[in-house]
Amino acid sequence: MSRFGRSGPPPIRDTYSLLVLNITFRTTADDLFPLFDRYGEVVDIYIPRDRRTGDSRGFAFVRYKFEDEAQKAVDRLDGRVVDGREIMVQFAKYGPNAERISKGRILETVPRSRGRSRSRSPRRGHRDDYRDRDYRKRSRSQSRDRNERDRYRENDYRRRSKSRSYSPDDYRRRGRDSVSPAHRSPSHRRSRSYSPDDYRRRGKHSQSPVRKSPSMSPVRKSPSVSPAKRRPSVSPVKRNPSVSPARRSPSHSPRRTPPSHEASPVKRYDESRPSHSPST
DNA sequence: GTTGAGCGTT
Repeated sequence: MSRFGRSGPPPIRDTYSLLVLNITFRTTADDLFPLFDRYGEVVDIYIPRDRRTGDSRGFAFVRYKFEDEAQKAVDRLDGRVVDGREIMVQFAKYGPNAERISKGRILETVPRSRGRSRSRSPRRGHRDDYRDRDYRKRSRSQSRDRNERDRYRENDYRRRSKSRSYSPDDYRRRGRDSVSPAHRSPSHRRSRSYSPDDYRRRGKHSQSPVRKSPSMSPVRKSPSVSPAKRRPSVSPVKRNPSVSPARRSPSHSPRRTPPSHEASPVKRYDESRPSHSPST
């Protein structure tokens, strides 16, 4: 639901949707708006979210009012590093230009370059490689399997339910008063859709939320342990063959498949006698 | 606190 005033979402047939991919999961429409608005008139920004977690799926839809502006945004913002991630901006297959869009590119826009439209952008060459593959056929997320979410369900998951407890006006009040971009909480996600008007009414002076989370600095990593401190996996006193690993964890070894003749200490037997007699 | 291909709405 696009809270575009009270008129609802703008007609897609009159807007040009851009698909923004590879954005961070924490990137919101507020971060994308000042980026896309500078290249044209952004009508609406929509970021699909997970219906369970409510988090961004990693891509967004930016609608422009004009095609040339959208095209310019694609050429300018495509490949741009946002929040540390290189985003991919391309025309969405959904919309008025869907019939002219092929893998995010307009076919009729380059009639003279139609024969060589393949290599018009040198900076997006390596990406087209894996995109032409069948990666798109597989599931969106392999890590988050549908079976796993059954155990999570909405039981002890994030209290996303209370997201609907607050009124949009209530968020808006404290949104421009004491809200901080660093305090981004799931509950602060006001709506699934975004309207540029909301961004303007909150004041564009807040367009400097460069520092979202101080602890999210990529250079915050520091070695806490030394490799020299690592001790051997087993103690020297436990190396006794009498204490087999099977004793410690009888059922911990999934691939425990004794052939029934290999468990014997035949090793010393091999050392006891020469592997092969050089003498006649 | 996490993940990373992919086309959208209470």
